[in-house]
Amino acid sequence: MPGRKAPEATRREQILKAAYEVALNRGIDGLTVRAVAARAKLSHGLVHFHFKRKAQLVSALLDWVLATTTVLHVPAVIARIPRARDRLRALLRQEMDRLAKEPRRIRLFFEYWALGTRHAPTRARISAELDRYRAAFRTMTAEMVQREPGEGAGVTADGLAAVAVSFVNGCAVQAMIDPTHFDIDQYLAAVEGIFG
Amino acid sequence: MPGRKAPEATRREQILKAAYEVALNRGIDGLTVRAVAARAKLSHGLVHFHFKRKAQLVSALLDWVLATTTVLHVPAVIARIPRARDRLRALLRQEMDRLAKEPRRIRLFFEYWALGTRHAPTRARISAELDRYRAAFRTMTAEMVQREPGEGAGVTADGLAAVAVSFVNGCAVQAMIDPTHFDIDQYLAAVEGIFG
DNA sequence: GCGCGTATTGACCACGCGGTCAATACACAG
DNA sequence: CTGTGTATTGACCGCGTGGTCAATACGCGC
Repeated sequence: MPGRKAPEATRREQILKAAYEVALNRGIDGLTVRAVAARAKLSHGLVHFHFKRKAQLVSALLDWVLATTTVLHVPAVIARIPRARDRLRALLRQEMDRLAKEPRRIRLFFEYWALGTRHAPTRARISAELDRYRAAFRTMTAEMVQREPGEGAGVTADGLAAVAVSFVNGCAVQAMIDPTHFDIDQYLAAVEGIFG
Repeated sequence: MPGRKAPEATRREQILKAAYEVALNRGIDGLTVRAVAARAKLSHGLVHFHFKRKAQLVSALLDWVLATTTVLHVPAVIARIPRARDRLRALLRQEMDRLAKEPRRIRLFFEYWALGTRHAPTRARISAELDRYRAAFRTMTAEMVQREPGEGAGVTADGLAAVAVSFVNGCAVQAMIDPTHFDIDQYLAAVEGIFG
């Protein structure tokens, strides 16, 4: 029954939500226009009406995934911690907790990542997003290097920030691979055991 | 021109090699029977002759990827290091080096991983392979826990081994994402800066 | 009540895919 | 030289895909 109106924004959101669900269940390859339409209980023609090309749909979904995954929020409780190093550790812990709770979205994020390897625009957007994420850590690591010099030779603020991001990534991957056997406390204790 | 004979094993290897190259360039989704045949300069019918189903081809490629990626080799130089912790560190460094040099194969490995999320048999095989990889670390971490007790509360040999694998994974991902900006020395120094 | 524009549908198209199969070229035993 | 079995080809089928488009139902200003 054509003609049933719905505000443009609403329909787009509805379709995007359906696309997200399909991508979670079937992966990016399984993200077909028809599957999304079926999930949203719409005709595939309508999906093409709101997103002229499939690429636009995939791109819009990437926007959403990035906006909800790689945004670093520093709560006041952490910001108040005096020592930079402790603050960084607390922040890492927060991010581990946050990402470990959403292994499915993380998996989707990595699928986009793999896709980016063969698709320059996607790669550029993910890369830019990770740069911002790293920059958010950098202010903290800069303070660390400044206040605690001589700790390690050749350790720069950039290097520390890169490691922080990489560390979070590693944990996210681990949580994605084996969500049940991932214990954050064990993990942190073991890291200090090896490198402390 | 039909009839040109080649030993069964040779043809299979030739096709698998072509499949690997296609998978590296186009990803697992892009791994089509026809693309593999074209790469190997054969007809697609022949590919179906040697691998009855596409799934068999994909599975055989996974075998090859696992056999060349998640096998831990401990060289004599490292085995001779007296302190378990130093030995573990050296081993981690070796694995970081090794995996950082092959970001493309790592990417393929992760693609299989993502695929395993939706395909139980694949998941089981990857999981079993990682268990073996972790077990190889475990003998070392067990010694560590035994000889250096009281270092950290609640740190078990299993926990340490899991972290070792996760650590290597994190580095592999980092090297895959940004091969040019990944500096192992910086990385290790930064880890000690944060957790030391 | 009447148009007008927008949202919506489903039929339709071309394409590439995985898979099947009869025909055929070759190696080799006799 | 001939027969037999295996390796190889290319035509073919059915399917699901992304995408287009005419037809149409609806909301709304007049």
